Amino acid sequence: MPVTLQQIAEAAGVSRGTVDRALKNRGRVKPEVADKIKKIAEELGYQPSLAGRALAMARRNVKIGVIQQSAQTPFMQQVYEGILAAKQEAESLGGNVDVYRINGVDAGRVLEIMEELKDNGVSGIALTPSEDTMLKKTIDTFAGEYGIPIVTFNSDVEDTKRLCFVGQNTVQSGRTAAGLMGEITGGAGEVAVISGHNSNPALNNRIKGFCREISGSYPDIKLVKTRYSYDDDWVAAKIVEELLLEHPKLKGIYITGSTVKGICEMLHNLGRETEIKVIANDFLEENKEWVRSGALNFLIGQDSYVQGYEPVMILFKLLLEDEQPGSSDRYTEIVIKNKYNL
Amino acid sequence: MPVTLQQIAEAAGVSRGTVDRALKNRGRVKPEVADKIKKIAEELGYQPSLAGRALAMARRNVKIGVIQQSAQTPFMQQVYEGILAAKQEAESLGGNVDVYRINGVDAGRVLEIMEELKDNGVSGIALTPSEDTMLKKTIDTFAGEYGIPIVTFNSDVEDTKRLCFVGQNTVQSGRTAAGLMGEITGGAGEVAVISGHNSNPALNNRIKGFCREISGSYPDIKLVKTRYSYDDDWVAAKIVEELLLEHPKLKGIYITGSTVKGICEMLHNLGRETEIKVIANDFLEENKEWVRSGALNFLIGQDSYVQGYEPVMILFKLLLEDEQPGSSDRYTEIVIKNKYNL
DNA sequence: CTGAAAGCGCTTACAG
DNA sequence: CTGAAAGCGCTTACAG
Repeated sequence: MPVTLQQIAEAAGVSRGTVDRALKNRGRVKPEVADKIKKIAEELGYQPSLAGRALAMARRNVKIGVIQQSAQTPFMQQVYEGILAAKQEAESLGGNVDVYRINGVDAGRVLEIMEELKDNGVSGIALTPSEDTMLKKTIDTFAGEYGIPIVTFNSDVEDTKRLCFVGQNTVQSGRTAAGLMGEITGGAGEVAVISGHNSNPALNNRIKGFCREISGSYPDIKLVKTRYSYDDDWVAAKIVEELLLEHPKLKGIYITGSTVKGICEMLHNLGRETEIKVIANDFLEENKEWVRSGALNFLIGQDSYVQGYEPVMILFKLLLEDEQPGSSDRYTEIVIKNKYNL
Repeated sequence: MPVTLQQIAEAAGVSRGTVDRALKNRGRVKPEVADKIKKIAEELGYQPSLAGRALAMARRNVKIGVIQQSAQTPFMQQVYEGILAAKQEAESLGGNVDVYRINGVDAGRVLEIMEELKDNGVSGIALTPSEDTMLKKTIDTFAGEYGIPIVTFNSDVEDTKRLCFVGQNTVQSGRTAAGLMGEITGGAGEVAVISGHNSNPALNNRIKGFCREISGSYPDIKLVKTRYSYDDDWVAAKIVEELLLEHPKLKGIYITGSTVKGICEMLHNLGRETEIKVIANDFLEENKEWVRSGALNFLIGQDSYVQGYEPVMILFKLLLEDEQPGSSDRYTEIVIKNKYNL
């Protein structure tokens, strides 16, 4: 039988309102009384009831805004599932979650939505930022002056007052790939990295983590110069063709981003798919298919669901229970999948 | 603004009680009225409020019992964390969770606790079963005659009326290990399996999955006869010593259960730890240390937290929301960890 | 077959 | 500085 506020009130000989004020340090309680109440709550092992609190707070109508960029990509679609689950949970607990999805990257639109949310009295915002000076400034204004906490997810934005970030530690993801590549190539031979855009910070971090770890831990592996597909499957296929001409004994390829298809198809056409070890990122249906078929040896993933779910729940708990997130970085699990645990 | 029962009642021109009865099919509502109400609820997109329901149900005081065997093991300690989190969540939503932990395996004690729980009016029980005829029968009696749903976790018990099982697909775990072993040995050479007790079904399933997959997918790998350490580190070390005498070119070892320490230490002493690939199970602190040191190449894990958290929440949701678990088997994620994503 | 009412545990004006 | 009261959304006897 959990202890209730009422029981504490009776034990302390005061009213529930007073107990509430004392426990929440809201002031307007004589210090001695407050101390006594706190002691009693402690002794009784008081755990506030989420249900009671949520119901009472429903009147305040805590509103949370979510802004997701690049929403059209399959990966962001998975993140969206997590957002929806959190929306559902928060709303069944009396909250209110409004989700805005933007196709492609559009900092201007993000700013517009932020203003709109503010005008509607939003209490907190979760968003996928993009590198943009104005956006950074606005995040600071919201988090600072307006007192509207901001949580970034999927990508982070440095040096701002955002409350916390939920997403992958991309450098570590690259290192994990390096560890796998080192093992499955027997720690020797030529290995190539094929990336997307050379201006994508996340991909560059993966490259960094991968290359550093290979150089450090597998000195007998020779890293071939990194190529960029600019997210074009045709370009990626072309790169593979050239790569194998220049390095006929190539033993492995690490794909930091998309164009898995272009690469795997070309390897298949050249009849090299089983012998060349390939590691890629993200658990998209298409990628999983390549793992099942054997063209891809491993897939490394970020927990997309968590990237959508957590930011909303962090804000909701903060707003409802005043529970601060533990740390300002919430790195999602780096998941390794092969054919058997997909 | 989520829709409430009240709004539906107003729209339908009836009282909240009637709406409730109609939506829950509790009967005692004129069919036409019930249909109308359901239609309105559908149109308005009614989502019941967890907070409201939980609070109202608090009066009924839904009690859930959890019985955990082998509670002294480090793995079960991790499972216990999950149980505690679920207990906390369910209780803050008005439930009541009583946890009983048993050191070692003791079906008799489980039976005693089950009776005790029943006498205390428990509404559902989560337990780690053991192979025992009486226990099986009792599970059926509870689930059938008494109408007390039973969820098994960590291990399952075949052919009973338990509602569902939460735990690892051990065969699949063995296959995942095989996929890794195949890759890191280059798909050729001698590989050994060292297991714990030869009567442990979970370990035997891992062996089965491992051996089948190796035979099927890596024909050039020669599987050496499986040895049993009976969970004794000294015995395990001895096994390694003999194994390397008989098979000096051994390329890999798959450890299905405990005795990681005995095996890794012996490999270290013999100076073979870097060259022989070793894959083991479970993310115990000790095991992680062996991965970091490089003696273990991979660790395969069951999601221990989920094994504790899910059974309680499945019962709680069933009791609170009448939400049936999706399937009768809830296999936890098979997780692969190397040095970098530990 | 249907409705009015009490109550779950909490928060929040409001009155004193 | 403190208390009494209303109300959040739901369920559940109870009365009709």
